[in-house]
Amino acid sequence: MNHHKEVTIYDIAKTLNISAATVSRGLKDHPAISKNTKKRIIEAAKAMGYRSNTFASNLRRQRTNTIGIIVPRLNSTFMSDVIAGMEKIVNDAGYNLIISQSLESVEKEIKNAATMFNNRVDGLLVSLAYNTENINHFSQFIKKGIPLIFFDRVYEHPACPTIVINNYKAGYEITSHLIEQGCKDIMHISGSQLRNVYLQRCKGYKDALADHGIPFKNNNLIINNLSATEATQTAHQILSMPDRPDGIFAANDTCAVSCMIELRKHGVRIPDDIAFAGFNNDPISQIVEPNLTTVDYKGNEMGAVAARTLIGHLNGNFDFLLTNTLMLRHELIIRESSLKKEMFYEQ
Amino acid sequence: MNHHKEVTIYDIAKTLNISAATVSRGLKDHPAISKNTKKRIIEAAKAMGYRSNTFASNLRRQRTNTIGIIVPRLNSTFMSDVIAGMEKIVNDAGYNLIISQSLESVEKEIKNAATMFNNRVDGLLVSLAYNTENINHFSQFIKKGIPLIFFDRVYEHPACPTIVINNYKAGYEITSHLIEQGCKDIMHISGSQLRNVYLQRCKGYKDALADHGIPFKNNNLIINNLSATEATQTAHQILSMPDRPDGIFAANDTCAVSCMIELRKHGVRIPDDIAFAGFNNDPISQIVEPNLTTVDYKGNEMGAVAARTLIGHLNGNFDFLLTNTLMLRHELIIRESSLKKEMFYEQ
DNA sequence: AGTTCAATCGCAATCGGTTGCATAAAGAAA
DNA sequence: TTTCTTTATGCAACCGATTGCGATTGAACT
Repeated sequence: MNHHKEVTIYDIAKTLNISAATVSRGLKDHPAISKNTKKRIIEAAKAMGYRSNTFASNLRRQRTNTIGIIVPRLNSTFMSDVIAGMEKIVNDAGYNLIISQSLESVEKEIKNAATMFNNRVDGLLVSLAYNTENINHFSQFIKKGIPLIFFDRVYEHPACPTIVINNYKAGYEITSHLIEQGCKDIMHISGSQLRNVYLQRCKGYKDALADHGIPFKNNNLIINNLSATEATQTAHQILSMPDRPDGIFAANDTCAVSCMIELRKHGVRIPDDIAFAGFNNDPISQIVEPNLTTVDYKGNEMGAVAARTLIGHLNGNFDFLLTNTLMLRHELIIRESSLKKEMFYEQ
Repeated sequence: MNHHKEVTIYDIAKTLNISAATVSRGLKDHPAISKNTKKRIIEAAKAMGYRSNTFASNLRRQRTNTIGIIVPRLNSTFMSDVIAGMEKIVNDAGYNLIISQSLESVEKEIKNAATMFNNRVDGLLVSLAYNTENINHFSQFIKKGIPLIFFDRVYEHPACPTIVINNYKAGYEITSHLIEQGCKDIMHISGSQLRNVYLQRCKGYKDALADHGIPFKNNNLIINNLSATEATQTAHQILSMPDRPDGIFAANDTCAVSCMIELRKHGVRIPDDIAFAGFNNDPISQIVEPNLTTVDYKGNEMGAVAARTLIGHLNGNFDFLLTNTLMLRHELIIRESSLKKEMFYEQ
């Protein structure tokens, strides 16, 4: 029952008594085909229920019209937005999308890259897994001249444009905010320093301390995987500290929230004893009590920009090589978890 | 720089002085090729950096080896798990995946379906958008005999297997639980009754009431889109009711949480004044205070089962036609938001 | 009438695997 | 040695769209 035969350009050609070449050109709006013939072709195609065979076309043109995406996870509002943003641009440009998640593991990332390569994607958009140390698994793309663009969790490589926010500045701002609120002993919970996002936020944190004359203490920098589980462990670590910090800046909201909740369970008052700040503006940041101060940035935009850059390249627009890094804006969102001073009220 | 020419089976054939047909068969582990020749072919292929051209293969075999997925959104732990589950099965079976989100809109769902159709997916896995009323946009697949499987948010059609949980039973159980906790006036917040998941949970709710001798009140059934925004509005609606309910069962956690938070802001005590229950076991259900009673079910499993069913069909295994509906297990997770009785303590 | 030129359109090769059928080689049975 | 099977491999025709190049046609121009 599966084999209703598809109509091809040859069928259309036969019906109209013209050649398949003309049909092909007509369908593609080729200038050498007369207005009238084009109309007849298009009408016949519709009437006969023709649909182009992508594979024949791809085979002949040596292009797949497909773009690959590899992300750590799909289950965040942020990533979902990123992908929605990419989808729109990419579809409008007539490309298709293959999406896969590395689930934060290099091994899976390598497999995914191989799959993408074998599927001959025309270009690749990547946000790196937690523990990826090098991009050897992507070198096959670079060697073949297949455009590779990193976003958010990027890797600096002369051949690869990157789309990011100013993580350094955001880290600096949020730390400065905590200092302004009166914190003098601020802890930072960060993730793998292999990832630019965490490394830069951490640098911003350190520089903000320095610029405000606060010495950096090694004990105040904790690196974990930023999961809820490890955040809870970190909370216990903090509880057992002789002098607890009076402010905590966690590199993502999941970590901030779980840590904060655990501390509260053990009698720590937020923000009075410890002020809190996270990163990402996840929905949970507005649900947890007290609401979490955080940094917001637009996934939709980042996805759209990344996709546009890639498609620009595929169309032979090499401008972006000059601007190797595209930096998008972010916004500090101040909520109760960090408001120690009574003077700040919103009506 | 893009045009390092690819090595083909013809290149391998020439190198080994055999025919391309033999190379093709050797690579596919065809039984008619001798052990020795196979080894030589595989080694040569690796040495020469050969990669199969999917398009040539697809064109000839009239199959794409691609499976399409259409979901409402990607940004939930549940959907992310579902897709991870599908990915594993599907990759292991040698298929590729095209994923797209309808963003809860029929229009986008229709577009996505068209894209999938034009890409000639071998099969399709679908969870319907919020307001989809019919599946005309999928009839093209059914007509062509392309297997179509619905999961979670399904549509009953003789040609389409469905993968679900027992939403009716879950709704019944959670309502019964609220009743056992002493609730006598239970409200249910549900979503579009076009979607089985909400309709069935609602039926379970009604039947549980009836079986416990509690009359159903029309005012106690509220239908909204289950978003945070509308949940907050619903909260205000509840605040203005002359007799407020003493228990609320919301059809998802997002709605339950937002509604609960808004009520608390206005002095409603949870669970004492109003007991709360949600659905899905989202991460927020463990973050909100008090922790939310909810229903858990495994996305990974659902994804894997759906994918396995589809691939079974593609391989000509028609068994599943007998079992048109596959029902997976779920679990009631009781937390503080619904524990009115003091007798329940966990150490 | 003879030429020129632009507008249209067709021929046929090509992209790289796949597969039914024929063939060849090697071993088994007679 | 002859004949019948197996076992391995090659031939060549696909799959359907694309495109360089050449052919045709009719109109415009000398």
